[in-house]
Amino acid sequence: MVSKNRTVTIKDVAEEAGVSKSTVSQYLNNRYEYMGLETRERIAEAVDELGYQPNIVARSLKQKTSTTIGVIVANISHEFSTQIVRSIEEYCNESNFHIIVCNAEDDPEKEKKYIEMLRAKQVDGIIVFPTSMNISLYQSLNLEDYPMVFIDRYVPDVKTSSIMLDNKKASHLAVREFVERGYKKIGIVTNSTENNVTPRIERIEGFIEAARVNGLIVKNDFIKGVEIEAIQAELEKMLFRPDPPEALLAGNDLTLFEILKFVKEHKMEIPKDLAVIGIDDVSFASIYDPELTTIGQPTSEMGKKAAELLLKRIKGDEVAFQDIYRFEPFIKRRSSC
Amino acid sequence: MVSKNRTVTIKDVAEEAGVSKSTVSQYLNNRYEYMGLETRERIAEAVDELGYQPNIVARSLKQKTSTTIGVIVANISHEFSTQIVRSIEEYCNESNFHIIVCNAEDDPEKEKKYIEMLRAKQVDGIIVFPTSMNISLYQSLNLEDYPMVFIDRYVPDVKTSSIMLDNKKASHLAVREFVERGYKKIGIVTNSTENNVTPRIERIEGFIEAARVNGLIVKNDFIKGVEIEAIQAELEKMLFRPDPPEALLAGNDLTLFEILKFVKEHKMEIPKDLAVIGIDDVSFASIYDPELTTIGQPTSEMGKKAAELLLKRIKGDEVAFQDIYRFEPFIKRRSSC
DNA sequence: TTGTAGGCGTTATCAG
DNA sequence: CTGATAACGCCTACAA
Repeated sequence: MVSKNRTVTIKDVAEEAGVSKSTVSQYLNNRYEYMGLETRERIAEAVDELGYQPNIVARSLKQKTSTTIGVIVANISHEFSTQIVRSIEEYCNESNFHIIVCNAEDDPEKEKKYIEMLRAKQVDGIIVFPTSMNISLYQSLNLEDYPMVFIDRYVPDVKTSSIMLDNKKASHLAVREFVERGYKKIGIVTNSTENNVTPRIERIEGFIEAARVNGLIVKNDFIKGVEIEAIQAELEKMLFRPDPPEALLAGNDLTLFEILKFVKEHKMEIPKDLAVIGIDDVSFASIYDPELTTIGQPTSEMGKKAAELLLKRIKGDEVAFQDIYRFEPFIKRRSSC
Repeated sequence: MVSKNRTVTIKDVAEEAGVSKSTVSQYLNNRYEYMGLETRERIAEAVDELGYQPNIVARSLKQKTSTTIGVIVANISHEFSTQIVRSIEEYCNESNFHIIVCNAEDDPEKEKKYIEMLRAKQVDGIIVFPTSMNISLYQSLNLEDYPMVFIDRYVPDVKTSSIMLDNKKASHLAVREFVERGYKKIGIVTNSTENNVTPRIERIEGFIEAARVNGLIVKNDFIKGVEIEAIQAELEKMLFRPDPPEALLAGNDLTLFEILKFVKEHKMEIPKDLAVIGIDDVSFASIYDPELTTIGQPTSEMGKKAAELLLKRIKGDEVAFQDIYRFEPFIKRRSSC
């Protein structure tokens, strides 16, 4: 294989093989139905003689498809996000699609810029953890019938398939567990609910609902949705007041982390001084002391489903449109509650 | 802004503004030096009248550059990998580059396939956690002068800039810490060293060296490089023999995980029954009980450096070629040793 | 069964 | 200051 320095194109192959460009193109796209065996061989030879590699950019331009999708993650620092991305990548790889990953950092401006950039790069579709703030942008994408799937979060006024955890159920599972273990004074801590990020809201709603169903009254002070940076202070208020909660549900990995940090710093003991359940089955749950009871999300199924829906839509397979795909959370009973 | 369904091209803008395509192109590329103010305004109007978005694929084809780089991760399940990727993404974003992330799963075939695919997509360069098994492929890329940077691992016969941790130093730090705390019987556990993955080998070498320097004799049985799946069995052998090691260095996050699991299952106490230090400053180190002493890598600097080197090279800025860039590990003294 | 010609959307060159 | 015109590498009618 003589590697010429210049990029070798279809034209070179054609010349080398003594056929025309189109014949080579046919060959490359496996349309050898009407092709002479001999030509076929000559082309094959020329191809690896020259070390020819197709230029996908040129192909994309012509075919208006890039076999690439974009994934815009709201906040990559959640373990959940990387698990989802991994799962999407895995599925795409099987279909020979590539993914471009972008981290919007919960910033609608950044999200918008990324969406525009990805479209400019002609990606065939996008999977978004939506910030919920770019509603008209999402809508205009829909108008154009641009393939898009939401994941983790749901945007009310936008008709786009959304892959979601059954967040209320997640809270229900946790609350029921608390109740079964005899805890009556329970609370929940999540990230800020300000930008109405669906999971947080639904988890809180589910929590309140479940408490009611189980005959518990939850003090408002025991329900906190605040910035990560403010959690320590909130915990201090909540746990050091008279009659504090006995059990706390962490809305996600990051809040769980903050709770554990607090507990540790204040030399409290889990579950004696405070019972804890975390939503998201964090990696260290089973080796933590005590082992952490968690509510897990089926991340791999969720990512796969998102990718599957998107690719099908891209390929034009009619899939029944469904507003929301809810996935079942599962409880991992360990010893923190 | 009337959104036509058809994709709007430079040609449409030109017609709308009553100028030629080339003029529009000039405008779009900020070359208005010689452009009449009035034309400029007309074009600007036309652009958002039509909601024009440039087609980067077409531009790529013409300019032979895609403002995209590929990142091939050897194994995405190490926290380290995702941190590096995040850091690369961050740097690239500032330069308006995008990244395509691929997970080779330590499989040379997959790595090869990805490299070819990325090249076909005309990415401007790649950052690779090399499997070390595709030497001739790496070499041929070098021959073509294709921009590439290695990270985490080093491939002896390939002249490519590599971003590395000073792995020996990492082991030295750990061993010295053990020694200072009075441990004499120490061991190390890493993943399999079979495919001569540099960090693992260097960490073991550094460990042995450091032991010697500190006047310790390390039993061969206390040095293990095995598959993750086999670690539990090895630990059993190592720790339940007469005269077992008092302290263990975990070669990375995954092995640390295995050690902690073992310790937990066998109700051992850290550091009383076994002192532990882990290379990689795992996320839960500070909330674990006991807090975990770790040797951290400056992942964010490392990722940034890799991206910086690659982008500079892509942009044609001459950067002094350097074989290996070594980064300093740091110790986080906590309570597991 | 193979070849010719034209076009995908941009940019670059060079006149005008 | 602006506009033809020709590429970039590939694909696809349609013609031969």
